[in-house]
Order: sequence, then C-alpha cells, then structure tokens
Amino acid sequence: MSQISLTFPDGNARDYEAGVTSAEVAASISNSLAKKAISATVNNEHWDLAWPIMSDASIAIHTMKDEAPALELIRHDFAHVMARAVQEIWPDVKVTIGPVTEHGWFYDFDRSEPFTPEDLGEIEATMKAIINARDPVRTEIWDRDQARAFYEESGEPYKVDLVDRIPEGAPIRMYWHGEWQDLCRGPHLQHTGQLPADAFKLMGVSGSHWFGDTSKNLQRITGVGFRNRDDLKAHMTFLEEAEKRDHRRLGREMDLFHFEEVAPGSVFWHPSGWRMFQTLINYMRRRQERAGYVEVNSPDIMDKALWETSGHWQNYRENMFLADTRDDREYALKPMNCPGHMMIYNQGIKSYRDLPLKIAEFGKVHRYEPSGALHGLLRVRSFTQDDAHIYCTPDQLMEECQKVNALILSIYSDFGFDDVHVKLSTRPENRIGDEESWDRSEDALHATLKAANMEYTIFEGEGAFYGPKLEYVLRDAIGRDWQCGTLQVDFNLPERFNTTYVAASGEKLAPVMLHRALFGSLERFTGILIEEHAGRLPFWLAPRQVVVASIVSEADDYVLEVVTALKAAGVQAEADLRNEKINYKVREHSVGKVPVILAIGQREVDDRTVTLRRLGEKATRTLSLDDFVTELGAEARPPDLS
RNA sequence: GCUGCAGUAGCUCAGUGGUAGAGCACUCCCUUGGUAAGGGAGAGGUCGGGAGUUCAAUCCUCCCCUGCAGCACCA
Repeated sequence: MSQISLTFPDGNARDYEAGVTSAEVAASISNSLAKKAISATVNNEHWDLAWPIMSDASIAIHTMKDEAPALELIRHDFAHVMARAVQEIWPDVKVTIGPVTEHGWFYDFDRSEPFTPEDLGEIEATMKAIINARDPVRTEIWDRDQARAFYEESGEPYKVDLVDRIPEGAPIRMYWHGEWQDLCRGPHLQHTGQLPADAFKLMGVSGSHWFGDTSKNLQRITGVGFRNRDDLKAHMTFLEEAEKRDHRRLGREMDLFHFEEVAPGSVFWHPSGWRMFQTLINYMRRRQERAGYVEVNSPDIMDKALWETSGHWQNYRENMFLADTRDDREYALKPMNCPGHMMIYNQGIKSYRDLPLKIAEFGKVHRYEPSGALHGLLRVRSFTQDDAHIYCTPDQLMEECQKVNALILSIYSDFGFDDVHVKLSTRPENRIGDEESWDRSEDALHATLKAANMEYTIFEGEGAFYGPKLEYVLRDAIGRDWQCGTLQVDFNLPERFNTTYVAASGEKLAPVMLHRALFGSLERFTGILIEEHAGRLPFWLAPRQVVVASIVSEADDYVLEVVTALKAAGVQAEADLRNEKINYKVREHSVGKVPVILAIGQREVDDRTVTLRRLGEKATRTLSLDDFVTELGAEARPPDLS
C-alpha cells in the first residue's frame, strides 16, 4: 500500500494509506469529529465520507454546522427517502431523477394515477418512519453493463436511460438507503436518521417531462428541507411574505390593472397603473434621446408579404395573430418591431456619415404565447417593448455594444437593480452568416462584458439563428428569473431587406444591425418593479404620491389649496374630503401604498402648515406648506432629472 | 401546448341534488372625529360557459373557457 498526503484547511498535512476514507480521516483526528462528520470536500469536490481517497489531496471534513454542504446532503437524502417512501406505498411507480433545488429538492415519478394532496401526507408520514429507522446508506461503484442489467431486471426504464447518459469514464455509483436502491452521483449522509424529521415539507405535485420529451408526462413532487425546524419556519414565512409581494395581487389592491377572460394575456391598465407605465416611458424617452436615438412609430398591422420578407411568416407564424380582411389580403399583427424599422431605414439612401443610426420605438407587439406560459404582467400576449435597432459599420460594432451595455446598467441602477444576471448565448447549430461574422460578434459581446468587469454565464449554442445575444435577467419575489433587457447582433435582416449604406469608398455595404431593448417589456418591467418594492414604489414612480386628507370639513378649502400647490410643483396629489375619520383615511391609503399622507385639521388651516406621515412610519411631521411643496417637488423628480 | 388543481357578490371565502351565505368593499342616514377599520340601514349573485343525467343541477357526468403550480416554449 502506498502512502498519500492529505492537506487540511489549516495547511497541515498528514500521511495516510492510499484508499483511506474521509470517515477514517475524521476518526484519526478525534472521536467527536468522527461522530459529527457528514461529508468532506476533497480537491474542491464534495465527497461522501465513504469514498476512498487514492492520491495526494486537500481535504476538509464537514459537519452539520457547514451550511452549504449540510444542506446539499440533507436535501439530496430527502429526495432519496421521498422516492423510497413513494415506492414503498406504490411499488409500481417508476423513479426518474431527484435533484437538489434552491430550497429543497424534487423527484419526478412515472405513475398512471395522479398524486393527490392526501397522498403527500401519507408520503410525509412514511418518510418520517424511514428517518426514524436510521437505515444505513451504502455506496458501490458498478460497471455500466452491470448497472444496466440491474435496472432492466428491476423494471426501471428511466434508470437504464440514465446509465446510458453517464459519460464514459465517470463512475457509476449505486446507492442504498436501507434496502432501497438508487443510481446517484452522491454524496450522501451515513444513515437516514441524520435527516431532521421536523424540518421538511412536501410542497406539491406538478407535471414535468423526461428530458424535454413532451410526449411523456411525469409527476414531480417538490419538497423543501432545512437543517432545523426554525429554518423551515423561516422559509414558510418568506413564502407568505412573497405572496404579499405578488404583482398580480398588488395590481388589484393598488388598482393598477386587471385581466379579463376576453383577452387572455392582455392587460387592462387602470389610471394609476397607466400613469406608472407612462412615467417609465417618459424616463426611457429622455434617456434614449440623450444617448442619440431617434424615436419612430411603425404600423401594428402589416401585410403578410412583409413577414415573408423578414422570415417571420416561415419561422414564427405559429406565434402570430393573423387578421383577415375584406380585400383578400392577409395581414398580421406585428410580433416584433424590426421589420417596420427596416422599412424606415430603407427609405432614401444612407451614407456611412449617417451611421450609427439608432431607431427607437415604444412598439406594442402581439405574440400568441402558449396558454400555460402566461403569467400576470411577466408573460403576456401583447406588450410594449422599448425597442431599438442600431445600424452601424463593422468598425463601430464594439463601441455600440459597449454603449448599450453601459446604458442598461445605468438605467437599472436608477431603479435599484445593481446585481443583474447576464447571459451570453453563442452560435447555435442552425445558423446563418459566416464564421468570421460570428467570431466578430461573439467577441464584441464578450469584450463588452469584460470591459465592464461584469460576471456572466455563457449559454453555448443558445443564440438566435441570426446572431449571438446578451440577456439581462431580473428576479421576481420568489426568485424566478425573467429576461428583461437584451442586446442581439443580427446578420439576417439586413440581407433579407437589402439594407445598405454607401461607404466612404463609394461602394454599397450591408450595415451591422443590433437589436436591443432595455426594460425589454414595459409590462414585465412594471411587474418586476412592483414585486421588487412590494408595492412601496419609490416616490417618483408611485402613481399616487400624496393624499391630502381632511380631518374636519372646515379644512376642505385649505386641503384643495394644498393639492393645487402640489400639482403645480409636479406632484401627483389628490384630496380626500370624505366624511370619514382620519384613522379610516390613513388606513385606507396606507393599504393603497400611497407614500405620503397629509392630515389637515383646524391647526394646519390656522398656521398654514401641513402634517405629513410617510408610508410605513408611525411618526408625523409638521412643516410649512411652502417648505413641504419644495421638498416633495424635488422628490418627485425622476433620477435622471435630479 | 402538457400534467395536476381550481373557478360561488367588486375582494377573501363558507355552503347545499329542492335556484345561496359571511366579512370587507359599495349606496344612504347619523356622526366633524387628530394618524391603520365610529354606528345603523340597504342594495348586490344565470354559483365561469355549454351539453347531458334527474321530477329537480350551483352541487353528479362530459366538452369548452379562464386562472394557479410546474414542465415545455420564450424571434
């Protein structure tokens, strides 16, 4: 037996026999560590205590105190224990995969009968029994044929498929929790009794598919699991709070918008919501104008011929709203603004002196999205893009990408979004354009992000067929990601529309075309903002900024005077003269998320003052009317004008 | 689109094979009250739509629509 050297986190190294396990290493350090150890990080990989270490390595032994490894183990073992419970209750159920998620795990099953809420209770009870049994966890490494034969014999077709999917050379690990067996890359705990029986909860059943195969439906049971009951409780509280931030609920409570069965996926904007929407558009309009964009407007309904030229008719018709007319022509509602902008660019002859040309439009597009994808304001069928297309020369490409990126970041920062996730999607298998153009565009996008010192995730092969793209992703209240801003390079449309400019040499060349949207969809961005702020929007965005409430009717005239003064200063103010107690008015407008409430009684009338209360604060403040109007007038100014 | 679940008053929800109820909101009356619900009265529903079973359907069955969760999709 050869000797190996293991290096601990403190820098000390010790020699062991090759093949030593992390459990044995822990035991060699102390009895208490041996008892408390749950897993180890070996050469930066999370390892099971039972796996043999064959060569020199760095090692760190973990206990339940180490949150990240502990949670990974707990959740992964919960997944196995849940699958075992399901198969104990219904032996015919086929198991598939059961990975760890952000707060727990899920496991997908193949069963002809649907799981019911009552079933979940039974599964939970069985899981607890398995935990109480303290069944040992055991692992073995098998070869591919052995594993394959085993699963074919035991009637687990999905596991057979999984064995086939394991890359050549990777170990095929077979795990047993008691007598129950699963294929798993590990690591796992040492016995089921290490799971906290009071710190997990099954959350529900939903549908899923086996590796994207929509012909086969699986049932996914989702659970959340933590190290202790308090963490579970905290998570349940977080979910309750998140529900209160849901923009669909706040949209109703704040009277911003609603949806109707007659127009699934399309928004009915109420006065307050529309004011917020317009505040965003006005802001973006100023930012774009300052950045050298020109704003245009193109038709909503255009002849099929245009969509054939653009390629949408061939590639996107399934998602388009079509319109029949009496004159035998077929029209379509625009799903995108680009073709309209191509028509505008192509009017007249463009010189290289005109480039870069930046054409912007607040264009309302219609897309027939799958019904199951609709989700409040975050996924709709008709929405307003802050869309623009930048036509430039190849030499200008890099600079324009950098300008767009900087503009997006600056704008998101104005809304308090400082840690935006960015995805870079590269050339897909099916694509047009030569490799040199792809190289140049992908390089430009990489370089743009690197120059801005930004972290980003690369999605190989996920780009559009016409060019690579950047996606700027924001999160909703419960952590779901939504793409907002985007920057895309396009080799396709300039060619399809014969778009050219006259170069300095006099020859006609095709410009490089960038598609970009900063908010992305105004509807989606509004929804994200509502959830981000839980409805308590920054003052400049709040659709109702100040309510001036009378305490006694003798104050009515003065209340109206205050409202007029505020409006003159650009503040969205309204009077509440109703015959109600001030408590009632304060409560109602607080629930309505109005950021500033004024209470005006005889004292304020006599002194020409106002007494204000800010949303969420108990304290009130009395100041002169003039000072107040000045203060709020400044606060109402958008960040780009402050 | 797929799987599962759901749809009763503006909102949140209870309820029953014999055509429905609460709280809040709304309207009116009383109350002029100093910072998160003052009191009283009243009005309001083709129980998502259609078909079927039944003497009788809001309730049972089927189809459709819409929504929710997840999946798939996301030019």
